[in-house]
Amino acid sequence: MARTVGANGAATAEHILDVAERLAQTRGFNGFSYAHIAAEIGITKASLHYHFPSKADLGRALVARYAKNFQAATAGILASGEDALVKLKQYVLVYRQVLGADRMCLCGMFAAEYATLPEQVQQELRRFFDENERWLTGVLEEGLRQGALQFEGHARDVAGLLTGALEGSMLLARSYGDGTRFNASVEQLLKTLVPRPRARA
Amino acid sequence: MARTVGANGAATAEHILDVAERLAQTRGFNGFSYAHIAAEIGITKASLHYHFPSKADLGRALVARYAKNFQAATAGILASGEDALVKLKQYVLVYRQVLGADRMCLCGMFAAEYATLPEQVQQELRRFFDENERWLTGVLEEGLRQGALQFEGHARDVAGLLTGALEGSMLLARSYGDGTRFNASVEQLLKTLVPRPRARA
DNA sequence: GTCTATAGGTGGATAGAC
DNA sequence: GTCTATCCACCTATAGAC
Repeated sequence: MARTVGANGAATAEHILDVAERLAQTRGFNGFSYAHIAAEIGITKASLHYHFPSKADLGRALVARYAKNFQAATAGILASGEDALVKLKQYVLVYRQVLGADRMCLCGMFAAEYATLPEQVQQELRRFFDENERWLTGVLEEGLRQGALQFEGHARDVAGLLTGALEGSMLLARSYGDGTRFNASVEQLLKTLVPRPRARA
Repeated sequence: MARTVGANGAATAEHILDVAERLAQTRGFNGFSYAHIAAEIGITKASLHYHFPSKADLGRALVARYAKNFQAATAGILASGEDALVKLKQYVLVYRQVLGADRMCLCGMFAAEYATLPEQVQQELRRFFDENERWLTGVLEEGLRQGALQFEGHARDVAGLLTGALEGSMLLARSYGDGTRFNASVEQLLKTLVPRPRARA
């Protein structure tokens, strides 16, 4: 609002975020610069500073937009009305698509660099994970009630495990350039949530 | 060998690695510099370059030493003769101690920055994860044979899930400055590997 | 909104004296 | 092995013209 001036005032800012997002997801917050973005867009560094005065501003905007889009996706899944296991698989698919573009989850990436991030970015980051685990906890509890899922212990702890496992599996799969690693880990994890007696192999 | 000259020739190099390791584990490869290390040790940047000519050399040495120490730990666990579940818990404890020092696993950290790493460091990194999953796979297969563990599917896939989940859980726990998050996720995961019928909650 | 120009700092790295 | 001195590339950020 404050800065959206002309007809396409926001368009450039979005373009900047698009490029910066990809760089951040592949190289990390400390692995890209205004110069990288400028070169790719065909604009000067000074112009970037007009849209995002400091890199902290840019980082905060990146996480905020990423979280907003993620939340839109999870809201859509919730509205699908499918059973909890299907919802979970759709949720995993969101991560899988990010990995398919040879990117790491923006927030998992930033979590690694957490200690070096501007405070505003750190706060925005935690909001993302809080929101995700809140959503997952809801789906897990629903699944338990419905009988669509099975697990011991608190739904919140399972949600934490899911988040950690998804982020970690992405991290490793990307290092190996092998998305099937991610698939295998996720399938292994989802097996444990499927409601049937599994005393033996 | 090549560079160990005087009586304490290797001592300084080790000291450098100690400081660099901590910086790398908390700030990432792109989050620390020769200047940081120099200031902390009380030596000049130029002297650091004597021991590690390029940052790529330093990075490779960091991962190599970290992997060596990790392997010594896993070898010790293997030699303990405990059953597979206990071995697994001891393995988790190695990660937990790293987190307890407010550090991320060096290799998980570098995995995030993978795309920006010198090639030699990338190679060394994959060797670490390969070795870890090889070890885990062995313990998992042993546990299945002994009846000390239970899981469906291939041991290698479970090993991949464990590695990913451990790294990811560390990543998130450190962002929250809350080691109990890690504990909760790991306990939740280990539950699924304990050999008793778990059809219901 | 975008540009040129530049400031002020830090990055990794080298030469050469001691 | 460690130092001083220095190089040059790159970083984030700002001033001011258009």
